[in-house]
Formats: sequence, structure tokens, C-alpha cells
Amino acid sequence: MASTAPPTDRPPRYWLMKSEPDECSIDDALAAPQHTVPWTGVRNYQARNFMRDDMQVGDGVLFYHSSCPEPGIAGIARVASATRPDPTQFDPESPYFDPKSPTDRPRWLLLDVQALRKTPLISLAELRAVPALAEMRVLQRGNRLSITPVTDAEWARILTLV
DNA sequence: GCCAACGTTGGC
DNA sequence: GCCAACGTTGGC
Repeated sequence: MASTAPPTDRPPRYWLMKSEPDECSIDDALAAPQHTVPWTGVRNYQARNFMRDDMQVGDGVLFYHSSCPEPGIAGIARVASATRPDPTQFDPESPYFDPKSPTDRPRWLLLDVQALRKTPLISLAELRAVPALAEMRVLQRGNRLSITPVTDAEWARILTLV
């Protein structure tokens, strides 16, 4: 039977994904065809494994702007594909080129992210001011992961802020 | 530009 | 497998 349902029937999970707005902002993603962009450039094994093992089509995404004048949550998105090899790892012209990645066994993956809407920016300071979000991964000291899980409760609380 | 935190690399 | 050196991230 044909279906547009996600590949499994598990409930959606939620994620926060960091993007430098100079490279791909929420506006860039919304301007892309189908509002969808390939999430290139993940070069951390833990983040890769989240994509490969835990993220599924339909999962919710907090689109986070990092390394910019106003870091924070800038929009809502969804996971829009399964993983596939990230072509930039094989492109010597790309800043994400990885000469150690074997072409027959690509080390790095990406998936598509579909932007759903832009939100008023929720700054780090605003996030930190919400007691219910105190345990959020992205707010923990020294956190550098570009993809982090978001709990159901954190997701629901953030949606009340946007 | 600073610097704390963390991941990766590579010699042993 | 240890661990020091190094590179990167990312807020400030």
C-alpha cells in the first residue's frame, strides 16, 4: 500500500541543528526549492551517528543560528530524508573536504532538512532564562555538538516561546 | 580576538 | 591503550 507515512511508526523525536547563518540561514532554507537543504558539513562522529541511527523523516528540528552576532533558535524545521553520503567530503575545493574519507566507504553523511517556518529569534539568554530548559544540551557548558537531541518537554516548551 | 572546552591525532 | 599536542568550535 502506498503511503506518505514516515518509515517507522515510532513517535517523532526532536533535534536541535546548528547552522552558521553566513552559510545557511533559516531564510536561505525557506528560499530553497521545497524549503529543503542538504545538511552538509557534519564532521563529528557523534553528530553523524545521530543522523544515521536516530533521526527519521518527520522528526522535528530547531533551526539554530551559531557563530553569528545573534546566536539562537531561528526557525522550525523537519527531517526530510534518510542519510546519504555528503558529497562535499570528496570535493577538494570544499572547506569540508576530507582526504581521509574512502570513496567506496564514505565517512560522512548528510540528510535533508525542510524549513517549516521562521520564528522570532530566541536568543541564548532567553533560553537560559527558562528554568524548564536548564538541562537542554545546547545550553550545557562546553557543548559543541552541532546536532543534539531535544526532549519532548523541551520541544513543547520552546514552541510556547515562538 | 580571546579563550575554555572538547575531539582528534599520533608517538610511544 | 595512554596521553600530550594540536586544531576546532563558538560564545563573548
